[in-house]
Amino acid sequence: MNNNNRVIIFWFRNDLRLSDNPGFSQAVSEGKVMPIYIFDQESVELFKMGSASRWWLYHSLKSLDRSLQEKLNIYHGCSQEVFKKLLHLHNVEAIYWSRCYEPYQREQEDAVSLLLQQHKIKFQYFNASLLWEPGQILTTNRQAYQRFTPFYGEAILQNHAPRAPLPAPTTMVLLKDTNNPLDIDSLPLLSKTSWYTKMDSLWAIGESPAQYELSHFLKTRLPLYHKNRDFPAIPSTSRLSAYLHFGEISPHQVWHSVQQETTKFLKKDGDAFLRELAWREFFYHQLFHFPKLTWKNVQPKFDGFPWCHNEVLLKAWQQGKTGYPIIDAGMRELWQTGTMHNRVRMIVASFLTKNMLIDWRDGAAWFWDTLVDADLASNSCNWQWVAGCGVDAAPYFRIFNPVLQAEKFDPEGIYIRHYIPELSQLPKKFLFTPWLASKSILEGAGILLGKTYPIPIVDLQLSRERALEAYHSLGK
DNA sequence: TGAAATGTTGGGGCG
DNA sequence: ACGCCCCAACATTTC
Repeated sequence: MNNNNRVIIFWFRNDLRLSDNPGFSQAVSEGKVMPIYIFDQESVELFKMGSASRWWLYHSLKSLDRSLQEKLNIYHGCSQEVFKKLLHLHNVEAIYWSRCYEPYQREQEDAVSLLLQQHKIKFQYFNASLLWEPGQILTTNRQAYQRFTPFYGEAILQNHAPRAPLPAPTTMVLLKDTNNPLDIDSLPLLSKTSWYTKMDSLWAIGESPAQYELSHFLKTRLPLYHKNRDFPAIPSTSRLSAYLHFGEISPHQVWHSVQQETTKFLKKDGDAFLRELAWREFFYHQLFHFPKLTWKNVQPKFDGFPWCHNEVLLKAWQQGKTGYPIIDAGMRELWQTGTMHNRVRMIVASFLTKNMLIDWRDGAAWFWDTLVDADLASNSCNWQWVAGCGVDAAPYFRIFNPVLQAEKFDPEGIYIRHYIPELSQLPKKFLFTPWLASKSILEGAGILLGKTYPIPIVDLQLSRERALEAYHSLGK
C-alpha cells in the first residue's frame, strides 16, 4: 500500500473548534487528516438532541466547515457503522477524538474503540471539554465528591491549574471523503417551520464569534460580574454556555483568560465566574459517576414524591402564561432567544416543581428542547438541584416567591416590560402583582386581566403550603 | 443561590 | 416622670 494514501481521521464531536483542540492538533501534526462529524441520534433513547440545539449545531458545523477549508465530512447514523465503512474505503492510519461524557456518547466511544481494536487500528482520545477529568477529582476515599464546596476547593488547591490552551494549528492538510454524498444541509437539523429566523439575528455562532463573546465579556461584564449577575435586565452574564456546550470555545481558554484578567480589583468577580465554570465541571462529574441522574432522582426518597400531572399548568408555564410576570418573562425569553437568565431559570424551575408540583423531569425536557445551551449534565443536575432531590441540592423547603424575587432582582421591571409587552404600561407599583391593580389602573394600562394577560394560575400561599405538605409526606 | 413565622429590642406616643 | 403599649426594625427559627 502506498504510504502517501494513509489518512488520520479526526472525529469532531462536542469540540467544534480548531484552537485548543489537542487531538486535532496532534492529528494535523502527524499527517493528512480527514475531519469528520457524525450525527448519531437514532440509538439515543432519552434526550435526543432538541430543536434549539440542532439549530445551533447546524450553524456551528457550517462555521467549522469554513475553518476547515470546506473539508468537513458529514455522516448520519450509527458511529460504529460509519467507522466500519470508513475503514473499508480508506487507508486509515489512526483515529483521534475528544472524549465526551454523556451516557450515549460514552456508548458510542466504547463501540468505536472495540471496533478499532478488532481492526488493530491505532486510536487515541483526548480531553478537550473539561478542566478536570472525571475520576481525577476524588475524595481521599476515591469516591466522587457529593458536595460542591470541597470539590471546588480540592480541585483548585490540590490539582495543578488547568493546562494552558493551545493555539490553532497553522498548517494542515485536509482530505475530503469523495465517496460521501452527505453535507450539513442533509442532516435533520433545521425544522421545516422556520421558528428560528428571529434567533438567527440574536446569535453569531462559531469559533470566532465565541472568542469575540469571551473578550467582550472580559472587557465589559466581568468587572461587575459579582454585583450584576443576578439582575436579568443588566447584560452581565458571559453568554458562553452554548459555545462551551458545543466546544466552539474550550473551558481552558475561558479559565485561562479570566485568570489573566483577574487583577486584585477583579478578584471577587473573577472568582465568582470561575466558580460557575467549576459548577459545570461538578455536574459533568456527577453525570459521569451516576449516568442515570438524567431521569432518576439522586436521592431515592424522592421516588415516592406525589408529583401532579397537569397538562394545563405545564402548558401555561411553557408558554409564559401563568399570570406571574417574572415567570412569564423568563419563559418567553427562553422561547424567543433560546436562553434564559440564570436567576430566572431558578425562579421558573422552583415555580414549576414547587408551586405547580410538576415533575422536574417535565421541566428538564422542556428546557432540553428549547435551550440553545441545553447540556445534559448541567440541565439534569440543575433541575434536581432546584427540586431538592439532587446532589448538594437546595433544601426542598426553599421555595422562591416569584413576586419577591421580581421585586428584588428586576426592581425597575425592565426585564418584565421587555418580554411582556402587554404589561409595559402598568405602573411599577403593580407590575409584579397585576391582579392587585384596580380596574381603572388596569384599564389605563390597556390590560384586560384574564384576557390580555392571565389571572394567576395558582395561588402562591396555598401552593406553597401544599408543596411543604408533599415534602413532609416523604418523611425523613 | 428563601420566605414566612416567631422572637427581640428600642424609640416614641400617650395616659 | 414613668410605665405601658405599639410597632418598626432587626434577629432567629422553622419550614
